[in-house]
Amino acid sequence: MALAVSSPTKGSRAARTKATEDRILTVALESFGTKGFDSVSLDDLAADLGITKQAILYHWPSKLALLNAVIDRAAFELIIEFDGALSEDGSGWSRVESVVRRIFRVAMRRPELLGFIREISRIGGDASLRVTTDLEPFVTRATVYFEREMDAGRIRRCNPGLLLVSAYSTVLGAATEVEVLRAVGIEPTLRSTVVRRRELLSFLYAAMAAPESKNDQAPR
Amino acid sequence: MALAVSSPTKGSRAARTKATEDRILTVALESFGTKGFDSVSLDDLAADLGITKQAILYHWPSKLALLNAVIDRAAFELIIEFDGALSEDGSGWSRVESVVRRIFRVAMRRPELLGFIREISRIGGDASLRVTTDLEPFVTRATVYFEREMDAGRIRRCNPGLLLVSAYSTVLGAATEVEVLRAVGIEPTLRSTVVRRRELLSFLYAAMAAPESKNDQAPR
DNA sequence: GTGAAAACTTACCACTTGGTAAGTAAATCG
DNA sequence: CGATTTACTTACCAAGTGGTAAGTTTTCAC
Repeated sequence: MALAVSSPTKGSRAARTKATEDRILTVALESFGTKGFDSVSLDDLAADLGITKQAILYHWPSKLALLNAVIDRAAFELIIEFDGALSEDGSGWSRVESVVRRIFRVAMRRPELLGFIREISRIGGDASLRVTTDLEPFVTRATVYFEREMDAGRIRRCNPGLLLVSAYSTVLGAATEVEVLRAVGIEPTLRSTVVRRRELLSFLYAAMAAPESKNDQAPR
Repeated sequence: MALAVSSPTKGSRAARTKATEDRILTVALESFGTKGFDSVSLDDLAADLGITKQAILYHWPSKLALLNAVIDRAAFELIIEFDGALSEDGSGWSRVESVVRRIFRVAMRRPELLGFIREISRIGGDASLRVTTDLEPFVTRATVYFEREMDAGRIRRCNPGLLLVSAYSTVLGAATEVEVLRAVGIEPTLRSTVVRRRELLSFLYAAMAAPESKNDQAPR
């Protein structure tokens, strides 16, 4: 665990502080996202980090305060990952495709990030309110994009919010629902992932593209 | 909490035992499904039930043994709920539609059931192996059904397992991902649920139905 | 009816939990 | 340099955790 996080042995004090908080947030995000918030104690976190629990409580006054910080971090990273795809070149389907590819990449390389969002949704209350607020600008951008594509006749006309949720949970499910995949006889190997992504893209294309499509190209 | 579970004041001893275990499983399923396994202590459960923690440990030797029992119960109830839909009358799309409607109904009326399956998937290990095993017969039936529909040209040809996962996570997402829905401006009221289900059905129809469809009727 | 098994409860325990208080070595500032 | 702030650690605690041991009452077999 806790690899690729620089050791706190150089730089100014302020820089070192920031580096420590960064390490804690990174490890906390990974643990909360994979094991769940309640399943990870501050002692567990501290042990992973090679520090004491009280060091964590020095930077944040309580475990809940830490959770909020992790939420902000997760939302920030999610936006970084996905928002770029919305600004990329290409129109209509090819842009959607690039978003899906990106989600897949994130789901493969950093499953804890998407797992964490789901975990937060389940916790509910202040936590999910916070993640909602954090992600609001991105959601707005995506919705506006969808509406424009619908106006242009490249995406089937429908409720853009629901389309977003459908696409989101479809991709998230296919990317992260490892146990379910296993249940239907799909081993989550790297090779099968490529196949899965292609199949999913054509699933989404069929669902989203406008009937008499003006898209540049259908997926193969 | 814990409503509609009969009080243990009559019947034979064996019947009373079974009734008690039933009550415990019901409350445990609800709590584990909504709050998560680790977030619910045996004391919490016992308090909800109006018994002592040791009464639970009398029926199952440990919390993990209880979890396994809850898994079996959840899988059983899921199969009861969904398997019937696969046997219903109607062919092609109308059958898929009835399954989706049923999932929606379950997601609305018993969110803890689907939440629990998701929770188990996250726990991983023996637990998810068990749920996989429990659900295997149903998955097989669904897969066989999909394949037959593809052969008949009523459903777009693709990997049936992945189609199942895609449909599963799409429906599950739209039905349970309340916070995400809220994030995109969809309040989960009862009225909006009807709209959401209709939109989702047309999303799925577009994704699943064969291009030149031989289906009895397209969804409205 | 009587002995035994079943279905509990009360009492208890070692361990973990989030969190506080007090101390300490190092960096920063005057 | 000396005082103070920063970034921690060691020591500790009350509450809660899953689980054991030993009763106690009710039901059942005979």
